[in-house]
Amino acid sequence: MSSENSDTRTRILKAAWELLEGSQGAAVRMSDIAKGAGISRQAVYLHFNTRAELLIATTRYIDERKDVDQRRLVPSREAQTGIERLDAFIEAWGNYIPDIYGVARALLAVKDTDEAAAAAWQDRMSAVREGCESAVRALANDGALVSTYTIEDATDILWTVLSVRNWEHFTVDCGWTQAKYIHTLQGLAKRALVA
Amino acid sequence: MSSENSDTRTRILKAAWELLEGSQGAAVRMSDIAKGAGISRQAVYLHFNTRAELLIATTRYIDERKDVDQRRLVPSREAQTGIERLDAFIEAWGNYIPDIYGVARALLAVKDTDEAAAAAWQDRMSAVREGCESAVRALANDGALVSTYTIEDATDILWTVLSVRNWEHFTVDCGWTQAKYIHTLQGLAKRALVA
DNA sequence: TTTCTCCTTTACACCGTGTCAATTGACATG
DNA sequence: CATGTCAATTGACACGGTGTAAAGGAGAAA
Repeated sequence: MSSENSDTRTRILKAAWELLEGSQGAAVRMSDIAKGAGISRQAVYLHFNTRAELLIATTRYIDERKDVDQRRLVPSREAQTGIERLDAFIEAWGNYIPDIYGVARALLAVKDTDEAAAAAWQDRMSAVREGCESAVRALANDGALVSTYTIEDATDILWTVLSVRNWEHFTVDCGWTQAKYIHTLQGLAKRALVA
Repeated sequence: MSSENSDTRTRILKAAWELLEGSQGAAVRMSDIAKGAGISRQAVYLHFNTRAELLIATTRYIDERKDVDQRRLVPSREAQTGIERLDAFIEAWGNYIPDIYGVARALLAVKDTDEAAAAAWQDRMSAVREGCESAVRALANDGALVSTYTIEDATDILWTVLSVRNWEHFTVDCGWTQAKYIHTLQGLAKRALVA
């Protein structure tokens, strides 16, 4: 409520984003964010009631800044075939993950204890699932979807394979570059889903 | 060191296991475990210096109880072909995940803040990776490994696809049964890796 | 000047982890 | 029997991080 667009509010969001982006593994506290925004810790609570709320707002802020909704998750208009749509979707979503990874990490960490955070994450991920589903449907319409799976199951598989945690696993635990991630996952998805 | 096999110690481990198994999402505190073991919270610290240490010991306890090392991760002797080994490995590891999931969840949660927990998890997961690698090598020896990937990359893919987080995603977020998980992942792995 | 808004400072409650000290009860051994 | 040891108990407390509460300051706008 109240002034949704105060300058300070934006500075807090920006600070949160930067800190979450930059802190490799280290926990980012409310006091860190306050310091980053150049205000007192308590002032942060004037704008966000809880840490989870701030994290959620930060994801929205990043989305706005990157205008994800139109450009990223909806398969590109130019894609003619289902396979092209699949490739385009993986590239778009896969290249968005690094942008949100810092916040996503923090959100995933509080998800277990915070109801609102869990809901927010679920909401965003179901948007991704819809992107997966439309890619799968495009394959099916081309008759290119492997007969092994229902549309549901194929969507679940694609959704899981493209999860943030898998991106983390490939890039952190396996040491893959972003380019390798994109290119390999495009190949993997095709092997898995295309007849 | 000292008395590794005190009765109380075992009761603590058992309580921890049960609570972590049973608590759906809810955090399990030291006091909960103490209560479960029928002793005071402080007494737990007589056996385990930190919560992370207790969690790590709990995974070892489960392993002993299920004797994982020989039976589970090493591909079964009966498997003749690489594909049989792959199927056997996925079935063995995949069916072990539910047993360790409770503890794994807790361990993954503290991994970010606790050095020792991170190391312990890494250690266990690299054992899984070795299982993946030997399955991949068995495929390669049969000439059944798809030519797209190096052994390294194929191993990384299998390792990631079979991660605990993916099991969680399939069973919790997608609502798959354990049987469906095993069967579908065997199929998926073959589509991904077999020529 | 008065008032409103935003922020500051200071202080504190709560929770979970981990530490510490004094004490008790059981049991073994001289 | 006296002694020592070991495991556990009770009670208290420090610490770190989140969130709440109250009182006051500084600037803009009426």
